Amino acid sequence: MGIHGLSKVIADNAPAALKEVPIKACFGRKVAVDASMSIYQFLIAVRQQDGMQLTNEAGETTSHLMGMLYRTIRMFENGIKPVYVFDGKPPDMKSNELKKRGVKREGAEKAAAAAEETGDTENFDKFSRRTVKVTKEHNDDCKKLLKLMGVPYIEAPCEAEAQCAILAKSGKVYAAGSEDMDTLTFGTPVLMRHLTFSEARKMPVVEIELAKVLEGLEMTMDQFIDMCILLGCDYCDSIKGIGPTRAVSLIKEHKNIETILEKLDSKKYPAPEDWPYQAARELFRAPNVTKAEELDVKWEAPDEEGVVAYLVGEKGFNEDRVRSAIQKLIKTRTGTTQGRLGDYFKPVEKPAGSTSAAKRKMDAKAASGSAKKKGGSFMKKK
DNA sequence: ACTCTGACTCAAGACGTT
DNA sequence: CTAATTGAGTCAGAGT
DNA sequence: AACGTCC
Repeated sequence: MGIHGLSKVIADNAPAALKEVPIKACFGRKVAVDASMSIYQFLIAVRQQDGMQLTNEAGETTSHLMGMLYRTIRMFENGIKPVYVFDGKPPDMKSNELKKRGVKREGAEKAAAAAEETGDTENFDKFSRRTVKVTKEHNDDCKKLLKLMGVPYIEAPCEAEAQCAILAKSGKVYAAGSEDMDTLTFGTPVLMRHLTFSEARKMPVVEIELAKVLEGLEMTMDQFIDMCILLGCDYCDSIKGIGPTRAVSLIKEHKNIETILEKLDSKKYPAPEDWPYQAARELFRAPNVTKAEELDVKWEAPDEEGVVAYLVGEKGFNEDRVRSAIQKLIKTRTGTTQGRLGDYFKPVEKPAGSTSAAKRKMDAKAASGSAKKKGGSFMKKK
């Protein structure tokens, strides 16, 4: 669920933090993208008339490869260099939430099966989209494709959004490219929204700058995190009767959840029983991520024959289409060699209070010269 | 009058040709 | 048994 | 821009 209503809170209280950016101005940007989320969207959206996903002759789904291939190339054509971040194990705190979602999906699965039986394509289409899950195979397919395309990816130990935030914080990338607002709660200095369908549709890219969010809300990062917990996050319940308006004013007045619990009338607004807000807070402050210094993020030359062998040979793609797509990739790649605009970006000033990782900050500049680090390729780490 | 809940809805990609 | 979106929007109804 | 198609 991300953070419930956070985008509206920001729009209302810190409008200066939102900036519409023409896609052209994004040229040269490196961006961290949540791969599992992208795959999920492709599996839902890339379908044919009857509501079935695209498949090869063996019946293996190809919708996600389709989407990943063309979207990635489109980004490159705009000078945007993505690094994909794959989810690891969800934190234990999320299991309650996930269980609830599982129950919902069972209902949708039954409904989809029933609709398929009776040939009700309309309802089959509707319900089958709610039964989509991203499997290990989907993830592995995409990793294989990305590797062949020369596009880096990272396997996060836990939440991809948290890993994206760390990459942006460290300066390895300019921003996290996501629709998920809790990337901000994880501390990304810049969040780029509507990045994916900005060119295809007429929607502009929207950049959200964390420092300006805090400025507009008049909060420290720690206060912001507590506010996000009050708004409602994936890790624990929130206090009934406290919505966006009261959450903002309570944090402004009392500064943290402990004080709010002291001062708040617990008859009117009882806190959830055994409320693990402190553990949730800790997940946001110090999420389980791989340190940016340990990650080598490099864009390499695509292996055209490898991509053709995989997509055409194994997955039944049209060879002409694939080759011309790869040609686009090669062309834009040689054109942009070292993205320029991104290098002028200065990391946003670090908000007060955060516990870990205070030292790096200057490595955005420092990293440009040196490129050694561990093992040859970009993946690794788990 | 304002605020919040909860139940509900919807939409979700990209290419190439026309 | 290896998967568990999300955001945005509307509405009525109730609590403050 | 709309549309059929991609696999």
